[in-house]
Amino acid sequence: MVKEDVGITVAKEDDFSEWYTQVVLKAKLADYAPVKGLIVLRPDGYSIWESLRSTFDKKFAKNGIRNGFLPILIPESLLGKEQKHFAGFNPEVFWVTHSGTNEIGDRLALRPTSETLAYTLYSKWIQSWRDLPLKINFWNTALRAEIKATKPFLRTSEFLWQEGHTVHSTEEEAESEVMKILEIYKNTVEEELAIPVTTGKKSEKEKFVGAVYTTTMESIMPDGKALQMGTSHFLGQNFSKPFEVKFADKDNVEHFAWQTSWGVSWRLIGAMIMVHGDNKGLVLPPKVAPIQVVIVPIYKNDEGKNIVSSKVEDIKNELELKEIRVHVDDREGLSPGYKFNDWELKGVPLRIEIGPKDIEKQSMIIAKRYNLEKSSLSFTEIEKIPTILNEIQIDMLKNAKKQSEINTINISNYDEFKSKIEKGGFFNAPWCGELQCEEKIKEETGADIRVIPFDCEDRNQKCIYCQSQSKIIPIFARGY
RNA sequence: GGGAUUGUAGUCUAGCUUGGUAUGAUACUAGCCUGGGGGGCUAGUGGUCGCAGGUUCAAAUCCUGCCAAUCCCA
Repeated sequence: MVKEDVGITVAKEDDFSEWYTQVVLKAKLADYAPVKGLIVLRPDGYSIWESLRSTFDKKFAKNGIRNGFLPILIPESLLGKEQKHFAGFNPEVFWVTHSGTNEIGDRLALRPTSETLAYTLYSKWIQSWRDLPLKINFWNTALRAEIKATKPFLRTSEFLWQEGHTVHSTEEEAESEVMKILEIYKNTVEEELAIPVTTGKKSEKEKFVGAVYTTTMESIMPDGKALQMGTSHFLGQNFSKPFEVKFADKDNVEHFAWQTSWGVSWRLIGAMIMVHGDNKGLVLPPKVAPIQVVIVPIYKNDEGKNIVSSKVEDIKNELELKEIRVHVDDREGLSPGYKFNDWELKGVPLRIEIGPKDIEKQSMIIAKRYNLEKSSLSFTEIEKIPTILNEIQIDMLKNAKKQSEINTINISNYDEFKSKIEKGGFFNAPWCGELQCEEKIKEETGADIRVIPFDCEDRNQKCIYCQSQSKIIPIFARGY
């Protein structure tokens, strides 16, 4: 067989978009569904999502958040209750208009997000300050019609996510919740997926429709485009008023509650693929890898097979005792070389090769996926493998940070900005704070304000567009 | 929203201009030989040619509509 036809057939640096799609399909993370814009998750892809979910669940639980479940259909009358919110989502809502052959009077939306539904229920559940804070998270899917430019994990009409909805008696407490969640998001993405993120606020133009303000975390992808990795919104009383989420305070005076909502989606998986993958395929951070260590036994005949297999079994058991997810590739009739390439395509972080030569030397070959380095490890050093996996995890984040720093540029000259934006990257550029400049920049360069980092006030510079006094230095970039 | 390209076995593909029931590779199954970076030989299995209409004695091929994918522009 021609080597080039089996694995990934384009280079990441030559055709990023095609490379990405091939990795998703060939590493068997996902496949296309028969309906436009929808994908199917295969076990390796879903396993990564489950891993993230379990990490988030632990962190949410520590923060007093519990899980619930909401139905997928929302009547139009409810969805339209907060006007701005509704207008923002309306173009991408799927509607259920019939039950069987009968037309439904109040059409039903397939949830684009659940604020309106959740808060209708919340208003029933909350009467007193004793009922607060109310903090519930929902693992479900959201549906938003994507007519064009669909991409597995990044832009699909239905996506897996979690949406958290909390209610508080004071503004301060709600705002602090927004920040706590953003912090959980940031450290989970950095520690589990080894992707560095920049946190801050969205501009007025880019914030969640219906929110007072939106906090966000953004990452830079290898093609220079920015990807929104998760958002945490302060809703103020924008929803509690129309939905009458009210409580009687200690002094028995009725108040509208203060609310937050926040979410991350399987987009995070897309980011992980883009940031870490290479020309051999997927590269998984050990913490989320369905298989962390794969063992490829090598032998020539039955005698060799027996000797090698029993050692392989020992090592497998030892690693499993250390809670490592290990798999032995004992498929017959495939050459070791084929198996090496196959597991590299699937991104398994560490591979162990054991053959007769290794048995003789009482050692094995270990190969790290992320840098393709091979080395020898004595049988007596097996207990080092968990440490090696941790080091890989840390190195992957370090490398990703380096990449991200290289692509972050301070800039104050608009012409220079216009030419450099073509190659992509994060641009720290001074801004006067006026919507007009933001819109002009978007129009002329395709870049928008991705995130306004915390503590980025600076009044000593000139707006990159209009040259008037700057207020802040946001990050501009072209986005997904 | 506008435009372009594409759809044939699990995958890639020939055939389409000039209509006659589909080519090759790979994968898969069985057996033997192999085995430290995508092995070899032999024999097999697998297709309503994206879907629906139309033209025709006859459609993968020509026409229309739809579905899906990819890319470019807004």
